[in-house]
Amino acid sequence: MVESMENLSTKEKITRIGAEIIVKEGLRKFTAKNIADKLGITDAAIFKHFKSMDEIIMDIIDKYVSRCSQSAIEAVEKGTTVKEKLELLLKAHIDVLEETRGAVPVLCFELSRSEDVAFKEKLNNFVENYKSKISQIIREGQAEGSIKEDLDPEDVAMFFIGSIQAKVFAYVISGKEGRIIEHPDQFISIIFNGIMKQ
Amino acid sequence: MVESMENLSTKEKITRIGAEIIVKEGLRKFTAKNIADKLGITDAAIFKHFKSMDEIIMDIIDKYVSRCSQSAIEAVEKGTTVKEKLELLLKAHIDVLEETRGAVPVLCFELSRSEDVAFKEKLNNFVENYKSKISQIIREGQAEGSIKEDLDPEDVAMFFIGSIQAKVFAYVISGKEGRIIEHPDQFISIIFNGIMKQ
DNA sequence: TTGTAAGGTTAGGTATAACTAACTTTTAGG
DNA sequence: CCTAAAAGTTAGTTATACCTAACCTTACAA
Repeated sequence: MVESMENLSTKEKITRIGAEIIVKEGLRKFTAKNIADKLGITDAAIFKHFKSMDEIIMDIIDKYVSRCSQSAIEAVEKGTTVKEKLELLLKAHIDVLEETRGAVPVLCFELSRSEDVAFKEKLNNFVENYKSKISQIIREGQAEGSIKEDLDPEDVAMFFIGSIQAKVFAYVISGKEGRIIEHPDQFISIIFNGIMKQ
Repeated sequence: MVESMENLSTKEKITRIGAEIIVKEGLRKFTAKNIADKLGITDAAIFKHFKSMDEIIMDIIDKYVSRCSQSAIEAVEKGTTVKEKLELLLKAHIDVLEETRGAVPVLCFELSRSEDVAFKEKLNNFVENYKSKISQIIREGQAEGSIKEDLDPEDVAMFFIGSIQAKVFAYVISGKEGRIIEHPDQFISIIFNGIMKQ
């Protein structure tokens, strides 16, 4: 199911197979038995590694969020122009997205309406934090005149996040293997053309 | 929960409340008991109107798909320029989207990986059909020189669908009430700027 | 060698969802 | 007003998910 997993701990295998299931089969198939079957153990053994199924999901999200936030900080530091900052940020995000097989955007969508406060808070914090980082760069771009002034920075930020979400959606429904965003440069270019001046 | 439902049949109420639950609470809360509770009846009564829970979902999808496809045909007939055709098509899609509270894009996402062949087929047919309609207009635009030639029409079509998906995503995670796409004209304009020449 | 901890196992408890059967109530048409 | 169908009820059955308890097995450190 997931390539080169032999040398991983069972705990790590559980999170990876779990993420793969969420993307390929949906949350409703994210069950202890399904994971256990793919691992060749019993469902009860899962609970030797995690207290609950929710803890597995938390683990998957935490890894993504921390890596994504870290890359965003680095992009803002390294980029010299507004365009470059946004490019670096998007590219880093795409890298993390590919590595985690798109599991977190799927979870974002499917768990955002969960009554579970812990999930909601974690995901909302991530989206808000990420949104504020992007809209700050957008405002900078509007001040220097490279980005259209009539656009609402928050809307543009959501357009960025939404566009990545849309790519994951397209990937998920295509059922294809391989990369989620096949042509990152073309993707970034379409997004930019929508918001940059002339 | 849903405004002005008093004069509707129980069957219609079930599909409307069902759609509302899918969007606001997620598929995992789409249960006979949840719907029944909100309607003030028992779960067993649901099965007087529908053979199964899946049949309710089918009903929701069917209505959306047929109305969306119909509007697409009308948009192509009525629009004189390529830009106008795309505008009419998007506006009609947005109208249907608002009326159905965004349930179908959510279902598209959550059911696309279902092992259920009937769902998969219905949703894939819709996406493929819609995609081919849009990419045909895009090709027309590229021929007349109004749309960038270097863009792949199918990619652009998926960008359209994905952007609507993204708006539903933003709506869903915001937890807000009201319209899914608050500024349709600004939304359509961002999309167009990304693909039109200069 | 022996005891302990990690990581398995089987069996089962509890909750909940889908759906059904048998019954009652409501409603609308003749 | 009567009756039959529609639409509700209660009280299940069945299946499945999460999780626990009690029990094995093996590795390895004292």
